[in-house]
Amino acid sequence: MTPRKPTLHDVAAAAGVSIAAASFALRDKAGVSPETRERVLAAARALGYVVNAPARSLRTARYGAIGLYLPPGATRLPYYTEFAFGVVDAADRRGLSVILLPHREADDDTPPTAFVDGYVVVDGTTDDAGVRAILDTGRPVVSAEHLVGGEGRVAGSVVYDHETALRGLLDHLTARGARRIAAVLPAAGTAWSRELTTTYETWIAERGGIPISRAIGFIPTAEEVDAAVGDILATERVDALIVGPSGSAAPALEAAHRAGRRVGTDLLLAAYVDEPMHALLTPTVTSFDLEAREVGEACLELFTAIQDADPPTDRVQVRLPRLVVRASTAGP
Amino acid sequence: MTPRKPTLHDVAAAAGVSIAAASFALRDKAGVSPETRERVLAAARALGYVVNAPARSLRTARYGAIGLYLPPGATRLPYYTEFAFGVVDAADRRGLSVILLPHREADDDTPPTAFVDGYVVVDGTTDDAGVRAILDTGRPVVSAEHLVGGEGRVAGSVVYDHETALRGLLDHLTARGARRIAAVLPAAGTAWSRELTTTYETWIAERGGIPISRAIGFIPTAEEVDAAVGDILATERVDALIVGPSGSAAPALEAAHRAGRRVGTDLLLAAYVDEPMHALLTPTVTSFDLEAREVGEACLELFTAIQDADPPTDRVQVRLPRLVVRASTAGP
DNA sequence: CGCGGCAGTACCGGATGTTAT
DNA sequence: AATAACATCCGGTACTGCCGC
Repeated sequence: MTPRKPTLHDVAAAAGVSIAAASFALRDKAGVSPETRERVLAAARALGYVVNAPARSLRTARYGAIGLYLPPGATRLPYYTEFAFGVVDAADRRGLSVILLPHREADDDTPPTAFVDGYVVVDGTTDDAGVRAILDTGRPVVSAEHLVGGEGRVAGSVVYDHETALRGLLDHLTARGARRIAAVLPAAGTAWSRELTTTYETWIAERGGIPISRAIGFIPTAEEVDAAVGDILATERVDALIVGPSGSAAPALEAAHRAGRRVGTDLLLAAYVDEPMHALLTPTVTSFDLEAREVGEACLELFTAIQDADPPTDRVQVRLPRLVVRASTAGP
Repeated sequence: MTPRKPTLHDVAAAAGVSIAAASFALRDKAGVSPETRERVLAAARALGYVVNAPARSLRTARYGAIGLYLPPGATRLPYYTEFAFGVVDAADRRGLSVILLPHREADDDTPPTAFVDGYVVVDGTTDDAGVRAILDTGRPVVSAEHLVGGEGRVAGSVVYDHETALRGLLDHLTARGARRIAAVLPAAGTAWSRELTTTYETWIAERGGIPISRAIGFIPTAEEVDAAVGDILATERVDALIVGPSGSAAPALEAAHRAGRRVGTDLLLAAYVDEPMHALLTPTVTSFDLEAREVGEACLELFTAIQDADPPTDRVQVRLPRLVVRASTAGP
C-alpha cells in the first residue's frame, strides 16, 4: 500500500532525464525543451509526485505558510472566524498553508513559529505581546485595520473607511427623521474605536449639536450595554441610537424596550457591526456588513503581491462597509 | 542586525564540540556527558539558536504540525472558534503548529497539505469531501465527536455523552414541574443529532408518553425555528421545550412569547448548546456548556499521546456536558 | 565561437549509524 | 564502557560546465 512516496529522483528516472532537468520542468523554468518538460510532467502525474515541502524550504528559505494572528479574547465574534476562512481559502488557491497562531500572555516573549513567510494580523495593537513578537521577527506583516503602534512596521494593510461609513449611517438616520442621535462607542484602544469616536463627534459638531455618547468594552457584557443605553435614554431626549461594539444590538433593544421606546418608529437603532443575529431580532437591526471573508482574502492577496513584489501595489487598501438597512431604522 | 541565523554548526563550534554532540545535547538524548550538555545548552541560549524545522523534518519525516478541519458552513458558531483555540493553545505548549485547513467542494479531491503529522476533525462526516481526503492520507486522525462514516478509520476521539446529558436535562425539567416536554431537534446527519433524537424518544417512551418533536437544520434560520416552535405550541399542550440546534434559543423565545406563553414559569425552555447570548436574553436560557476549548485541548493531547504511543491510552474519551441552569427553566 | 539543453554536483541544516578515543 | 568525531543521508534547488551544432 505504501511503496514510499516518489521523489524527484524517481520522476527524473521515469522520464529519463537528470534530476536538475526534472526540477526545472516541474517549476516551469526556462532551460528545458517543451518535449522534455512534457515527459517530466507526465511522469510526475503518473507517479503521483508531490514536492517535499521541507526539502524545498530547506534550500530556498521559503515556507509556503503564513501565520494568522487573531485578537485574543475575541474568539466569540463571528467576524474573525469568517475572516480566517477568507485568508485560508485565498491561501489554498495559491498553494499556501495558514498557521493559526496562539495568543501570548503579556510576559511571554517567545517568538512565534519562525517558519512562515510572513503574517496576517487583524485588529492588532502593540499592546499585545503576540503582535510585538510578530513584528520583531522582521518578516512581512499585512494587517487588517491599522496596526496600532506599529504603523511604520507593516508591509501592507487592508482597512475600512469607517469615517465615510459612519457618516453615511448618520445621514441615513437623519433622512429617516432622526434629530438627536446618540452613540454607544467601543472604548479606546483600537484604530476602529478612535475613528468611530472622532467621526461621530465631528459630524455632530458640524451640525452644531452636542454629542451624546457612552463608551463600553470592545466585547461588552449585557449589563454594560444595558447600563449605557438605559442611562442615555433616561437622561437625554434622543430619537436615534448607534451601538458600536459587536454583540450589543440585542441588549440594546432590550434596554430600549424597557425604557418604553418603540424601536424602528419612535427610536431608531442601528448597530455598527453586522451579525447573523440581527436578522433574527425583533425588529431586525440595521448595521454594516463588513464582509469579513472578502477582507481576509484581500489580506492574503496583498501579502502575496508584496512578497512577489509583483506590482508595487498600493500598500493600503481601503474598503467601504456596506450598510444593510433593516426594520430598526424604518422611521416613523 | 541579522548576522544570519545561528545553525547547529555555530552552536557546536561555540561549545567546542562536534555537531553530533550538540544535536544530542539539545535533544536531551543519552550519549553526552552532563558537562558537555550544559556547555551546548549555554551556547545555544547565548546565540539564540532555534532548530530549523524544515531541516529536521527532512531528516525525520515529522513535521511538528497538525491540520485542523472545522465543519464547512459552521463558521458562525462560536463553538468552533473556541474549539480551535483550545487545539492551538495545547499545540503551542507542545511546540506544534496548527494549520487551518480549507474546506473542499464535493467534486474536489485534491489532498490536504501533506506535511502534517496528523489531523483533528470536528463534527465530521464522510459526506464531506474534505474529510474523505483527510482520511485518505492514511495519517492519524483524532475526531471530536464520532466521525460519521469513518468509524474504523480514526485513531482516537473525544466525544460527549449526549445521552446522559439529555436525560439529565429531561429530569431537570421534570423536577421543575414539566409533564409534557417537546423537542426541536437537529436534522439527521451528525452523530449528535442521532444521539439526541433516540435519547429523547427513548426517555419519553420509558415514561409511556408520546414524543412531540420537529426537526430543523443544523444551522437553522429564524423562520425555521419560529415555524417549528409555533407549530408545536399551537397544536400540542406542552409545558416544556428543548431546542437543539445552536442559535435557536432567541427565535424560540420570540415564538413562545408570541404564542402568549410566559417562559420560565408557564413554559420551561432549554437550549442544548450554550452560547454567550443565552445569558443576555430575557429570561436567561438554560443550556449545556460544552466546554469547546477544553475539548479542543483534549483532542490535541489525545493526538500526541497516540502519536508517541506513550500510554496506549483510551482511544475514546467521553465528556459530560455541564448543565447551566438559568431563569428559563425556573419553574412555576 | 556562442548558445541552447541538459547532466553533474555542491550545498541547505540537522539526525543518525559507524568508527575512533 | 562511555563519549565524541566523522560520514552519510533526507529531497530539493541552483550553479557550473560539457556537449553538439
